[in-house]
Amino acid sequence: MTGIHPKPISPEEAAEKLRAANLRPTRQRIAIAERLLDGRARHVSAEQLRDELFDYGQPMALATIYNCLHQFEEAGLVRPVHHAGDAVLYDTNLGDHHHFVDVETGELIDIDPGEITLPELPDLPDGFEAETIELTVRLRRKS
Amino acid sequence: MTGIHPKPISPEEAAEKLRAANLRPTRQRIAIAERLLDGRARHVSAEQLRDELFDYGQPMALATIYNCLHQFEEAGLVRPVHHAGDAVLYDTNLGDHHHFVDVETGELIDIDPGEITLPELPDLPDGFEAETIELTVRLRRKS
DNA sequence: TTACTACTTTAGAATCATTCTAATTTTCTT
DNA sequence: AAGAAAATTAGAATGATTCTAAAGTAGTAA
Repeated sequence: MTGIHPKPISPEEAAEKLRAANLRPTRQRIAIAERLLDGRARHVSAEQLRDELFDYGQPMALATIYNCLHQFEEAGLVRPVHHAGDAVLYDTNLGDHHHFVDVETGELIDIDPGEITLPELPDLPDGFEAETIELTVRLRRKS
Repeated sequence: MTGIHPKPISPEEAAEKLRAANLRPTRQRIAIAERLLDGRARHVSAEQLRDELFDYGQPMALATIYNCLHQFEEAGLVRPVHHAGDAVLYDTNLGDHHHFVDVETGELIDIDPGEITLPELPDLPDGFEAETIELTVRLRRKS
């Protein structure tokens, strides 16, 4: 059972998740949590999230969104992916998985974990520990 | 023989390589080629290269460096790596290989190709073809 | 509640990598 | 040597992200 569990989330649930992560359930963080922590696997940039929140009737400063995304990241609620276009995308799928990247658009597509077997970790340089392993397959639309 | 072949390169050789790649051997491109196409495996950012060229007595505009790096990239002389810090690094090692990234500094370290076996390509989404596969192991210095 | 303190949010300025623009210079071809 | 096409350049522009410092809000203790 490594799949995705779509499940809408209420403001109360969102607040609960935030408290569990030691984050004060502010209005802004709740709104973000409602959208990002509902179990759907998504990849959003700060700006995309801002637009989404705006449409949802919860406009907030971009700086706040960056702040929250960083806090969510530190709390392990969300994971940054740096491999796409210019903007960092935040991945709500915390399970072991990897990405296709459309080099044209920067869009990410999850690689089904069953589709790929990760190689063994190579010997690390002395004094380092591995934090994450990311496999990225860059794709180009066939002409 | 997949290793690295350090071999200093003269301006004439650099010009030759440029012509072979269908790039006019201008003073600036020659200076860059001398430094990047000598067979050493390196990872440089545009700014690092600018400083290096400056120190070498060949100062040039940052815009020129970006232009040249893009042309070198299109000509397949150099390969961009987007996984590190903020800046794109240009990799002079064109062979199949992967990277450790020091998450603190953004520095890249090549993973010895013998150290790792790439998994099979997963099934690609329809209408796409794979351009590159990158495996990145993010490292953190042990405390 | 009330008052307090610490934490948050915010607008806007600042930063940093990169790209663009338009003018000048250089290279290649005749 | 002359002209056309390509390259270089300074500096402005862009876009993502971070910073700043002021104003608002949440948790807490009385």
